[in-house]
Amino acid sequence: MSVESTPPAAPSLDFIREIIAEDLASGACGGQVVTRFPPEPNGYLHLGHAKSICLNFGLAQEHAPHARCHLRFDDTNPTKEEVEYVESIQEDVRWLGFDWGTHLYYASDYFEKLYSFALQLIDKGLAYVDDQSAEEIRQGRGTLTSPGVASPYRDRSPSENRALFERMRAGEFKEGERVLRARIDMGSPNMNLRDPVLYRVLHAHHHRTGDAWCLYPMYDYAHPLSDALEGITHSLCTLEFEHHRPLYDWLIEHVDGLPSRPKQREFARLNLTYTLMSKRKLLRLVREGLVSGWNDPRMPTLSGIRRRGYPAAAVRQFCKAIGLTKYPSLTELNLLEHHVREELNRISRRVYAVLNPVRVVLTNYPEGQVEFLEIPNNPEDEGAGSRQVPLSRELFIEAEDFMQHPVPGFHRLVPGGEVRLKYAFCIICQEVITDANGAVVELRCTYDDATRRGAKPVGRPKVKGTIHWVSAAHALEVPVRLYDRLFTAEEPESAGEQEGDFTAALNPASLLEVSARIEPSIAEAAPAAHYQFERVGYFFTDPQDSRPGAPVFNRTVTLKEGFTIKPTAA
RNA sequence: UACCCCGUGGUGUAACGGUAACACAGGAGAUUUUGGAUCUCUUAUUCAAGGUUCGAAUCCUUGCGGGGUAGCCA
Repeated sequence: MSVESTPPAAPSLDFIREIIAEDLASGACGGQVVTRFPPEPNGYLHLGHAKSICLNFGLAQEHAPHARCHLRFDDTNPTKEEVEYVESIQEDVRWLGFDWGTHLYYASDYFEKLYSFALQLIDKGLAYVDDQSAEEIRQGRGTLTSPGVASPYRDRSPSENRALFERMRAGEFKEGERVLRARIDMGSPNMNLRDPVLYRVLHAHHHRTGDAWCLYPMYDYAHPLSDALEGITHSLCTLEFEHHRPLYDWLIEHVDGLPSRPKQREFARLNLTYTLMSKRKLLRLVREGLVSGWNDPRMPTLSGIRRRGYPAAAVRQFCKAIGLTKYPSLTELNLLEHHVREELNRISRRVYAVLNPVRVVLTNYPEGQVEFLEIPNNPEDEGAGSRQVPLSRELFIEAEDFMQHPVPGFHRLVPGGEVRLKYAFCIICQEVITDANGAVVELRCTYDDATRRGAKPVGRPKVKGTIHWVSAAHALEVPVRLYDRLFTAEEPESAGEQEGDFTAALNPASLLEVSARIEPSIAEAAPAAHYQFERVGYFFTDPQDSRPGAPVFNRTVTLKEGFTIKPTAA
């Protein structure tokens, strides 16, 4: 017996998912959801692509088993594309956690079909070969406020066009001598409809088709037809293609014999504060050596953030959190960092590392004695187990954990004051030794055996601070790279407005290399492992530069900071 | 200044003609062997003006603001 129950609160759908739900309900897409992620292999994928990947592959997962997502390389411009990029793109999509199964395609696979479709348009009088130069075509196109004028070649006969187009394919023309144009409307307020170029001659070697072609289709022509050939139901792209949609539809409408009629929809691209999301500009950072490469941990590329230690799950969560709209938003970096910390807090082993050491001598601790303390690996995760950490008479603590002249609110070590060494005992600073310049070089302290194991003897003032430490004799020295945001400006693209150069906003302190004193258990660290340096931040063993027994650490993100010493205003 | 798209707390989103809510960020407190985490509480929102309606963030008009578009790039 079925009982009428209150309908479960429908999860709110974004506008794309709403459209898909409607299409599914009306049967407009044949009960299937087929999407595609169509990068051009001309660079590395970045966080903006992650948004698109999560959308397209996510949709396929949500509608399984009546759905799939294709990975298609939009390789119609051989002058910019390389196999290096097609390989990195596949690696990045997989890393993000998605799988295209057998559905790997290349627009270049369709060159022959696309060519025959062009012949068809020519025969219908819907396309013509234009002999004008690029400059003449540009002039003829008109401007945003004035209509274009027809090319003198616009009314060539289909047979003449066909013969010319065949000769273009045969290699009889130099680059720029002839193009194929759609015959639409030179007076259209939409520039894309003013007889857009469909094919151009390019005597270039293609990374897949080699020298088989010297005639290459334009994106606007190849994309809708490739979508149709693959049976894509929903072709999702970013807002700047909005004005291309009428052309997309025009081609689907006028080419006969297409197996499906895909629909293009547009959403806003991702913008993030303190970074760039333009392949062209990222390429410039790489080319000019402003970063170490596409996978520099400061880069917003997927290979960069992966090397920095951002977990794929955090990126997926972030993509879910930012939503999907047509509003050209600017998302705060700290939302991404929030998801990174949330994930890392769950999975990271804790470890003690001192980045900026000050020597502490425990004057009442027996010389030569070493003890091992059992310390949990992750208090958030019982199953993570524990480790033995050596403790001895001489230690290092963080220089920032001691203040000779403390400011109000400082809870850590001060002259004559007491602080807890985490998982060890409390110490009192008895003497401060400084060098000739007054810099603190050593703290002579006494420890209190009654405060072991977190004990708080009654009747004593409360110890507010707990700090991390390492045994001086046992600590390892490891290279640590402290990464910070690449740019100092929220919107680096508009920051260098005067000079018109985003490099003006580069953060000079985006990378600081230091040598850290770290507990010896770290010698076993695997490459590509996440750690939390307690009270400092999350760190990742660099997959490229770490060696067995000799890890190199990248700071993924700092811990959220509570107390900060405010610079005292004069 | 032609056409298209978009305007909801500081930021990003939800509310689909019927009580403006969630997350991040900010603030306060509790708790804590990480000034982390966790848990409470809290500050703050419909671009503007008209109109339709019993009722408008939602529909209409105008204005204002933001974004996009004039590659033989994608």
